[in-house]
Amino acid sequence: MADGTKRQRQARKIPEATVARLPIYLRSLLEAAGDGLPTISSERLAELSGFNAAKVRKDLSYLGSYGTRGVGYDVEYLQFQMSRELGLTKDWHVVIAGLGNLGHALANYGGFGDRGFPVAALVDADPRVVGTEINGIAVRHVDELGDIAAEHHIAIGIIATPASAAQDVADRLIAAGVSSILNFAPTIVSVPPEVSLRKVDLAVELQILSFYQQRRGADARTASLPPEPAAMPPAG
Amino acid sequence: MADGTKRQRQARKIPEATVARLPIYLRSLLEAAGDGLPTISSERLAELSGFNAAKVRKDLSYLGSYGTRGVGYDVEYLQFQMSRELGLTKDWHVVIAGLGNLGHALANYGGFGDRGFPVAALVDADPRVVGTEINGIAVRHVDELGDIAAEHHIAIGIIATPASAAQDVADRLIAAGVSSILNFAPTIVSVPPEVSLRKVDLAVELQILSFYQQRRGADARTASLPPEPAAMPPAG
DNA sequence: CGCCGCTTGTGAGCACGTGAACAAGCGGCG
DNA sequence: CGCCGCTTGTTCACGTGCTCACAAGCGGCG
Repeated sequence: MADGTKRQRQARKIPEATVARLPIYLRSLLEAAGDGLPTISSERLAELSGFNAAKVRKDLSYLGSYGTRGVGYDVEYLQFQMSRELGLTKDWHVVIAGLGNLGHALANYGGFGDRGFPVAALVDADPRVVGTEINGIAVRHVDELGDIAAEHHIAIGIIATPASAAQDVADRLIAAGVSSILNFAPTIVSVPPEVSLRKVDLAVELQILSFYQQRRGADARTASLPPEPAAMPPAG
Repeated sequence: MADGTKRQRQARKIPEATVARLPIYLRSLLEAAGDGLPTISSERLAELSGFNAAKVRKDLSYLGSYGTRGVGYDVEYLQFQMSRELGLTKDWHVVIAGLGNLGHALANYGGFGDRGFPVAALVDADPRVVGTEINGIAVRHVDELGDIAAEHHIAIGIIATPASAAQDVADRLIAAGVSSILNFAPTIVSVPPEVSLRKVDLAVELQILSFYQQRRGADARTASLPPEPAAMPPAG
């Protein structure tokens, strides 16, 4: 690269599809580091992460030229650069809203804190849940979200409420200054463009699997009853 | 309209991106049906599902010409056709492998059975967990997977084990005849091409959010005040 | 019975993501 | 000190997915 001043610039635009793969690469690098490897080739990294080598190289090139031709990528250094790019050099405090089955499990799940996303607060609207303690954290009322966000520098909100409450909770989170939301509720949540929103719907995942299973010719052994594919005219 | 060989629904190849949206449309249709609407336009359906009208129309066109110009789509009929295409006219029995925090929550989560995916069996490798009962279902040992799958016509396996056990469990599931797998373990799982695999990694989702939060100019020393809206986040 | 407004279904153009192929460049070896 | 094997970074071609725009077609109305 001839222009030297561009190095510090974060102006590179990284494609969304690549961003979604970076955490996988990072996880694979951790694995490689655990095995004590000093460097790793794109091909090996592709194996570990489940993609192909060309894609790996192209993705990594968006971060910068951190590899050495003929050798590979320095595991520790690439790990550091990728963590920095992903914003993982600091902890992001998380609030979980809604403590039904799923929210409860998420609150108990240690995997978040381990990976740099400590659960700093829990909120719910149900007075029977407010005041209880989960994994050492007291559940507070959702009305206190503003105070809670200020106290704990909350960056990310996780919505694990029923669908009917999701939009309201999202609005409250945003009002409290939260600008990244992970939505587990099975409903559409609208947010202003400056807020990042990702959604995870477990039932949707199963339905997608169901589609492909259906297509695989699942009429082999009729488990319960043979589905008659009726062909009616629309709105007869 | 000269119909000819129009009944060839299996021959249509539906793009993967469209398949991933079908469950969302279906959910939106349920909502519309709940409101008592007899028909729905692509524009209204787009609002409910969070996409745009053109995409909705093109997606629905892959299922067939089920709309009426000048009127819209018959809600009930489209709902039926879409359910059939997604294979939701029958129940798909699910086994959950691994009953730590997440698996436990999934087993207690009623949302699966409600949407046509009853949890038929639970397995774990830990002898302290085997024999306990969750939500009325006894936990059996993972070694019994073959018998269990035969007994219950298991179609879908959910992996909620630690990462280290995921591949082994996947292999056992496949050996038992399961051909659709939903993997929650934070690791790569390899499956033969005739098996469908989808993965959900909660920490990865948070890391993706972290990336965009980082990019938004997160010199978050001034966290009490709302941050300046910088452009370029992905919403949706 | 013909016209008109409304909505679908689809074809074309465009943006994005993917995969293959290859020149550039680094380290090691004789 | 020059050659050679190895791996990156990049370029190019392709396929997929998305958006736009509009003709086709349906129902209602005068």
